[in-house]
Order: sequence, then structure tokens, then C-alpha cells
Amino acid sequence: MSVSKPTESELDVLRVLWDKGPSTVREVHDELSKEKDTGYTTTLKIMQLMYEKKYLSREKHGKTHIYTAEIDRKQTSDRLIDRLLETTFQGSAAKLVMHLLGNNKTDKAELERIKKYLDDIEDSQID
Amino acid sequence: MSVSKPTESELDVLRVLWDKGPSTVREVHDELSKEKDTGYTTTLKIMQLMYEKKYLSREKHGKTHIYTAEIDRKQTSDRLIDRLLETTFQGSAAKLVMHLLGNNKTDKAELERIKKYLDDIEDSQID
DNA sequence: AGTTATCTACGAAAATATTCGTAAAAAAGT
DNA sequence: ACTTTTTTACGAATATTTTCGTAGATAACT
Repeated sequence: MSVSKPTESELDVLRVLWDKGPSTVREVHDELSKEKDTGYTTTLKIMQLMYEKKYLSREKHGKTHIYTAEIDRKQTSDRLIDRLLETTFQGSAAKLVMHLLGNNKTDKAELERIKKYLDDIEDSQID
Repeated sequence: MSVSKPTESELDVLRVLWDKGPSTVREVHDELSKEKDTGYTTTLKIMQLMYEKKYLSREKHGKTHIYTAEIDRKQTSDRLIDRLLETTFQGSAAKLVMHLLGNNKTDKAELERIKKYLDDIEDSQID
């Protein structure tokens, strides 16, 4: 199975579906309209193409379709992260993390969660 | 100043320039050839376009140009990371970090570096 | 039932990105 | 000096992505 590589617009659609769960074109479009300004049929077309590419599945309810994301967040983010790591952090996860926490408004709770996670990893890594 | 948004191919070029520093088209092309299979003039053209967009600067040495990246790694990665955070991690840095360390072959040295960094942050955050 | 609104499918235009052929100039090699 | 190689600039072809208009079908409204 060739690796899926959603375009910019396709990612916009996916983000909505990932957030809100299965939705109609109308719902996705209304959501996207908050950010960018394109016609309804544009969103429709993109979702139809995504359906053909198997990025989405759909189910007919009356005359409308309800679309569901068929490529998952994790897989997609893996790709994006790999790319990011290579492109801008020379493959070093540490650099990415530092960058991430460096400028960001990452709050204390988040930091704690990360630390805890790191400890867990180390514990399970007595090799 | 509008935010720069390099395309896929442009990022390929940037990666090389970021890694190797100022380089000729030939050098960039040879580097890219290891991965993908395009003609020399294709790389040339892309770099020329990037020059017009001000993504690169160049300096003439004899008949060849030496190109330098004019948009920096940090700025570019900030954009990519923000996008990634929003799109696939609901804005949670912790989630991204966990994801990053979860599947990855991050070695012990890297983990140590990260932990140390976290400690430093916490120390400087007694507010 | 007739009108209006909403949705889909289709096709094609417009915008962007990528590719490469060709020609001319500069440099290097013989 | 002549040939070969390397480089640039230009222009155009191709591919990909995004956009939307139009027509027909289905549902909702009055």
C-alpha cells in the first residue's frame, strides 16, 4: 500500500474530521469557512476526490453523505514528523523537543506530563 | 512581510543548503540526486525561482553562482510545528513529544539530553 | 402540487508546481 | 585555437492542486 500524502487542502478537511468525527460536506465547509474563504462546491470536490483516493469513506443518509476519515492521525503525523526531523532538526528528537518547549507557552502541567513519560521510558529501558 | 511557504521541492533545496551551507546548483543537485531522480536543469530552475522569491541569495564566482538560504531553519520549522501541533496533536506539546519518543528509535543519550533540558526549564520557572 | 433550498456529480478553468529541452556564454581541457 | 564540459537563462510542456459554474436529483417548505 503506497503511503498516503494528503495535500494542504486535504489536510484541512482531515483536521476537521479528526476533530469533529464523521461529518457532512456542509459541516466541514462551515468549519473551514471560519479560516479560509472558498466556495461550497470546492470543499465538496476535494472531499469527493479524497473519497476516490480512499482517504475518506462515506455513507448515504437521505440525499447527503456523511464522510469519515480513513487515514489516521497517527500515520499522517508520523510522516510529517519524520519530515520535520530530517528537514530542520537533523534527525534529532532532542532538538525538536527543545525547540518545541523553548519558545512555546507550554504550561507546567504539560511539562510534568512529559517528565513523567520520560521516566517511564527509562524504566522500561534497562537493556 | 508575508510569511514564506516553501514548496516540497523548495524544502529539499533548503535542507541541503541548511546542512552544507552556501552551495552551487551542482552541489545541491548531486545531493538531491541521491534521493530523487530529476534533471540538473530542474534543480537549477527551482533554485532560480527561489532566488526570485528571495528565499535564496546568490553570489557570482566565475561563471557559477553560489546560493545561500535566506529563510532560516527556525522560522520555517516553527511554521511546520505549529501546523503539526494543531493538525494532529490538538495543540498539546506533550502529545507530540510522547508520540515522538513513543515509536522512535530515540537513543539513551537523546533522552538524557531532553530530561536535562526539562529540569533546566523547571528550575527557571519558579513563578 | 408547486416552489425553494440543498446536495451531488461532472467537467472544465485557473492557479501552482515540477519538469526538461535548447541555446548561448564561460571555463576547462587538449 | 579548437573541442568538450559546465553553467546559466529562457521558455514551454506536463503534472498537480484548487477553484467554481452548471445541471439534475432529492428533500423541505408553504
